[in-house]
Amino acid sequence: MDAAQLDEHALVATLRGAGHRLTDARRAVWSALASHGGEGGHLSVDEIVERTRAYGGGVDRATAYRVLGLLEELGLVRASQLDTGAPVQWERAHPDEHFHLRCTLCGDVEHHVGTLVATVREHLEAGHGFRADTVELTVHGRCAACRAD
Amino acid sequence: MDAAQLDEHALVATLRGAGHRLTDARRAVWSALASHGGEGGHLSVDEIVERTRAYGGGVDRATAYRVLGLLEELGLVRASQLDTGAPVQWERAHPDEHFHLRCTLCGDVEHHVGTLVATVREHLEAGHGFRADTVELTVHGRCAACRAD
DNA sequence: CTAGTTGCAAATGTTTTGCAGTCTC
DNA sequence: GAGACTGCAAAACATTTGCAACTAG
Repeated sequence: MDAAQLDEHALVATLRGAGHRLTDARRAVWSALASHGGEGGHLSVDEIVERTRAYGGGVDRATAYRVLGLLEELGLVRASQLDTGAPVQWERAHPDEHFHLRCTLCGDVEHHVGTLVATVREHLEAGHGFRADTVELTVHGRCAACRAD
Repeated sequence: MDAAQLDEHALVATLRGAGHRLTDARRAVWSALASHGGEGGHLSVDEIVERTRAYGGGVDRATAYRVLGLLEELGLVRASQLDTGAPVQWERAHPDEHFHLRCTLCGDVEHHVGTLVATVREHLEAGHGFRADTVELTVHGRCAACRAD
């Protein structure tokens, strides 16, 4: 079983488990979001539609929105507003909590995996009575490469 | 000198310092964002326009966008996308770093002032070579009041 | 077969832009 | 008075929705 099949297995299992169907459009959107073979795993809806065309029969933009909404509900993908005003960016959900480092010069978005998000969550739970569901943390600044300039 | 005058002084000084003019529209937008006398200091552009009407000659929506863009550049105000898809919310810039706790049930947005944001900044600077300019942290969850239900 | 899905097109809502008139400095 | 600003109207975008045709189970 290769990576593509493993990928699809997660998709099928989750969809079926929630009583949804497996369709070409859903497969295509899910493939488009594969991190390997791509630039970085952060794609706008338009970029996702673009990629589905490469895989044969492309997916309509409206459908892409609907599919992404569903996959988000199922916890398979995650949306981030990396920049105010810019279209939302999508990525596959990741079991490791992470946040985004966005370089304002080169535009590169890096994933930073660490305990910080968990720390925030615990801090709020313990000291503030706030039950954190999702933690959205984006840091805008200059990456190591761009600082050198 | 009362609070309103102090408010306006900061506006005038910053505008002039950067070679910009003081106009009714800018004064009106700035007043609308005053935290005292308001619900919480998070206003959408439409709410800001709404408030300027109360102060006499209202400001046009397009102008409000332009003014807010300028004041953001000057560091006087700050934009937050509290909810994906919802209009951007504006508030006066705050010298104390803080982040937002948004309750998904009652919609309330709380400001949380603390050292967490500074911690993130230092962590990245020291260990990662990333120079953090702005840290955007929004936590979605349930506030203490709504948890009780 | 039947209900869940899709594509297309049109609607919605936010933010931006062009331009002529206005007002600050 | 000159150029920065504003209001108005129209444009540009992202996202959502209505509906008839399609298809997975």
